[in-house]
Amino acid sequence: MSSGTSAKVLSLSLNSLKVACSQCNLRELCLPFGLSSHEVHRLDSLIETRRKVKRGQHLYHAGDVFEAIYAVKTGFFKTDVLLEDGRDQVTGFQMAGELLGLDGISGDAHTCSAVALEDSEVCAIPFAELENLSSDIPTLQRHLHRVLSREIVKDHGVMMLLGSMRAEERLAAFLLNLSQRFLARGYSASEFHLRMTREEIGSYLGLKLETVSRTFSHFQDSGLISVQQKHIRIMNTEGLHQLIKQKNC
Amino acid sequence: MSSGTSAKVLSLSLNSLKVACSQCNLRELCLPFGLSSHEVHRLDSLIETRRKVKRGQHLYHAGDVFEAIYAVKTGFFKTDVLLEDGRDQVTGFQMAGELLGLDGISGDAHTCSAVALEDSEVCAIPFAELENLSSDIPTLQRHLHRVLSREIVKDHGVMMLLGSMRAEERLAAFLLNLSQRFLARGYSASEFHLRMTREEIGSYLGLKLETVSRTFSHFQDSGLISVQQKHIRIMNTEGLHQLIKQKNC
DNA sequence: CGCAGTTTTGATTCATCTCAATTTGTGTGG
DNA sequence: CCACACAAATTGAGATGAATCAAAACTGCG
Repeated sequence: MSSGTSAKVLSLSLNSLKVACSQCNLRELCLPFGLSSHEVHRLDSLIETRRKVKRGQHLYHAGDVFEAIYAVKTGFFKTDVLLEDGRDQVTGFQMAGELLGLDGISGDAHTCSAVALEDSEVCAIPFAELENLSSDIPTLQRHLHRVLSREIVKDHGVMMLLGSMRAEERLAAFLLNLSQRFLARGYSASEFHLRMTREEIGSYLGLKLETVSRTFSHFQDSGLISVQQKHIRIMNTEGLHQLIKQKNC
Repeated sequence: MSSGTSAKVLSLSLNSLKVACSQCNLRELCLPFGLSSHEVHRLDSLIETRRKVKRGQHLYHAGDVFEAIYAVKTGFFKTDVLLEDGRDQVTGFQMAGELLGLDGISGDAHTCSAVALEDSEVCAIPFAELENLSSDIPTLQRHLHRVLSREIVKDHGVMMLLGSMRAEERLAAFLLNLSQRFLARGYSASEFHLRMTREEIGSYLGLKLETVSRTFSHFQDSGLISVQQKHIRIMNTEGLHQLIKQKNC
């Protein structure tokens, strides 16, 4: 009995070093979604490294050799692309259970940079091995394709937002999107902490930081939200929704 | 000899009805890229239908059940998403050798609509069967992943454009992009016919049609291009490039 | 406690949108 | 084959939302 227990402790501690999708509370959000327990264990064996990334540090830079995609285990990231002339733009924010680096698959290098906005941990998933495994496990293959496609759909949503919405609509859509993602992770949908600066929000939404700040103040005056620096409380979700839905004049 | 010839004629005519990637002059641009001739023949067997789509007709609508992706064989398409409030936005233009419908993989339905901007032909590729085949053919699997990822990278480019470029820069980038894609297909890079209206260009670029028209006129006055309705001639490619590269003041 | 980075707020400017009129092109039917 | 009607494109004048420039207030970190 006691030897059994110590063996279990040992195996648990090894697992926690090695990472284990099968033990991960994000498995319903992340790559293992829909896999049988046997299949998840095969996925486990792929993932050799869990990597800690301190706030402000890069997980990878644009131009780095692409070898793996990353699943956010804890923390919060942004990805951004850099133009030749120095302009850069945030292309997305990633939280627990979301994947990073999918853009790198198309070539041999990452096309954007990933930066941790708070101390974070990721699981590195070597992509060549993931491809091999997904040939064997149809469910995994199917899921990988869905994940890639979902990224495309998400980007279309952002294009929509950037191309045809006004500042207020963009910010409302942004807040509602964050809210939903927090909810899906078991956090409050109505009260949360922004990990990014006004400038990063603006970059993502195609607005200047002053416009973001002004729009927040405006929302607060209208009683839609309450803002205190990075702390956001949504007071009227429906109101935010209506802001977006209402016909552009 | 004569019976051999007639057999060949028969097989060719069947192939042209059935479509054949192995015979297609787009195979270097399209899905068969990188496959051995044996593998291309296996891909052939997947593709049962070639479908003609008249100008103005839909290939599929947002909400249609997703069963296949489509490769453009000839012609020109646009894809667009529709918002609840009636606003819609063009998410892309597709020409020969490019794939349509990748956004549908994420769910069971297409998330955007595809419309032919001129009389066109597509090859329908049943996606479930493509997945099966790609489990068997690593090169095909790899290529499919690259295609999906390339779509993500392309969308990031559009997000960049919508989020941080001015009207002139957007239109210059658009023209240079079209120019390159025509060149890759053996057409002139400097002279081509726009298949889409100013309104569709504007929708794609997040601009109003009047702004597109004005910017075209402006480019013409600067000697960068010559415009006559839908006919475009690029006079100064480098000038267009510099327009984009120059720092946003 | 002080300093640097972040955020807020105000005044002004500018790019793009909006509204409107005109021209040009295209397709259809007599 | 031409004329008519409709769609698309051009151009102008004025309105407006967001950017820019600038200054002050707040926050959190060392």
